[in-house]
Amino acid sequence: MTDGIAKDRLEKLQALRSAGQDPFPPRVPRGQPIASVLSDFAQRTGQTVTLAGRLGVIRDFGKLRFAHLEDRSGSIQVGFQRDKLAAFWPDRKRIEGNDLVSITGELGTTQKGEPTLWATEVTLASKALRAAPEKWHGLTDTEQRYRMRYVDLFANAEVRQSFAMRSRIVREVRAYFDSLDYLEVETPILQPIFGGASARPFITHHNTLDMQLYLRIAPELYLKRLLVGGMERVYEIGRVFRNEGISTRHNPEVTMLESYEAWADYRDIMARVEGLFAHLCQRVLDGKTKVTFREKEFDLQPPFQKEKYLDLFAQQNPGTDWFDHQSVLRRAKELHLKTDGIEPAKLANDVFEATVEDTLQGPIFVYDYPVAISPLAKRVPEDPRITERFELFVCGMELGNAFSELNDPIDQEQRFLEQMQHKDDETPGEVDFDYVTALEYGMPPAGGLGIGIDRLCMLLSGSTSIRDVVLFPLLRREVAVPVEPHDVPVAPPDAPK
RNA sequence: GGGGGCGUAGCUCAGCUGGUAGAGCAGCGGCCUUUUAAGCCGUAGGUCGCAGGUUCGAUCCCUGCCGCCCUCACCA
Repeated sequence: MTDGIAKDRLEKLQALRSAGQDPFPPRVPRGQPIASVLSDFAQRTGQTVTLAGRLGVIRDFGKLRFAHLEDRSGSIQVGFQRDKLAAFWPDRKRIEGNDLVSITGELGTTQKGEPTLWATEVTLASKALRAAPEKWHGLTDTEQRYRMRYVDLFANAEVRQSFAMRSRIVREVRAYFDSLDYLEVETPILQPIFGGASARPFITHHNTLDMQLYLRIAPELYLKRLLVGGMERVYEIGRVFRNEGISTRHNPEVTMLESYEAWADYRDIMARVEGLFAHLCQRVLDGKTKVTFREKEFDLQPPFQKEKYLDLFAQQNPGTDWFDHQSVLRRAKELHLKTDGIEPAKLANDVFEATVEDTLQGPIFVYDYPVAISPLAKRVPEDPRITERFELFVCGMELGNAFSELNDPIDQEQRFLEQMQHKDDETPGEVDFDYVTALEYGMPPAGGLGIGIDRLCMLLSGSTSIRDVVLFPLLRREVAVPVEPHDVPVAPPDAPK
């Protein structure tokens, strides 16, 4: 806060105070959204209105000044004329670009027809002590944009747009499940046993209980307890935390949708997913079904393509048997995959991911996954090695995962115990026996679904990086720079004590 | 963690073969009542990410470190 611009602005702030004006008044005339006067501007010419927002660069003509005023709905030109602002005119330079203001005036046009609010009353709403980024390029430095998202947002309208879209997506996901009579619920984020997915957790501690807790990696096991409890249709949209690497598709905390529906199976859930995408295209993309993502076009119009996991595996790895460890090992080495200490099923799936995932342009449902990599899914009746599970892929990116939920407590317990045999740091430290107990009370057959909301937002908004759909992505801490305190009185000199 | 790229004024960026830095915008002073990336005249503003090294001399070359981006690995 030591640069020259800040000094100039601080001086203006003090000058305002000395003149008895509050640079941060508790309230100002608020008026109406700017868009509301622009939509039928022709009819409004001559009307007096009040608009409030952030001032852009001021174009100064001496006795006439122009600037744009921007609020959440849009922006409009404001004209300041000395003739109409006699009282304000001497103070005009204390209000400058980037300040927040409320302006009352008459709607009209310029000689070139630009809709303009000709100011008759100007009220400073909040003094900006820092200048806005350059008007033409905005803030482009990626690091600055993430660290100072507040600047990114007001400087770059398209960033506001894309987060507005994220908000609409979440709202419409809710609307979709609400319309199907699902209940939205909230389950614990702090969990004594982490489960429901395969990921390394964040570990924390509760002081009073002196108990180690994990930030959840998935809400799954709690939501299915609700099925046992008779809630039949539930969903949760909430944060999950995975202590993994950070990349364009991975943030340590992401927003997950999980839904569970009793008396449904994975075929029904496929239809739900297709219905959800149709709904989102309708309500978020205004009926458009085509999106551009990573320079390719994808049509989200259901029905989606459907292929069996093992068929895709066989196509890309002819001669390799997913269930034969020796043949998988051979193929994995051919692909230069890490094979040491990798459990056979995991390795076979690594081969799948290495050879198949990039080919999945989609939208495509990959279905019938091996049981060894699907510990919570129900087996298909014809083959105990396979489960009723599918994943949704678009552009090689996994968007969702769903299955007919395993409700056989004995099978579930055995699979948990099996997991304990070849435990890694992504496996829970202990079996969630309470979950098994819940199943023993009887869980209806059900279909469950998980969709990564962040990736869904990436797809629908065409964002290449997850950081462009997360308001405050995690970054390393900056080296702390001691801040010099403002040496400025906070009240005018003659204020009562 | 590997590979590649980047870091220069508040913002966006130049800066040649090594000779201690420049523009536009923003700021400040001035002119201008119809501009809209306004214009014109003047002016101020720098730990060239940080720390070493080489050199008579480093924004530039070398090493290490910090941060960001891309990519690979990792990652339901």
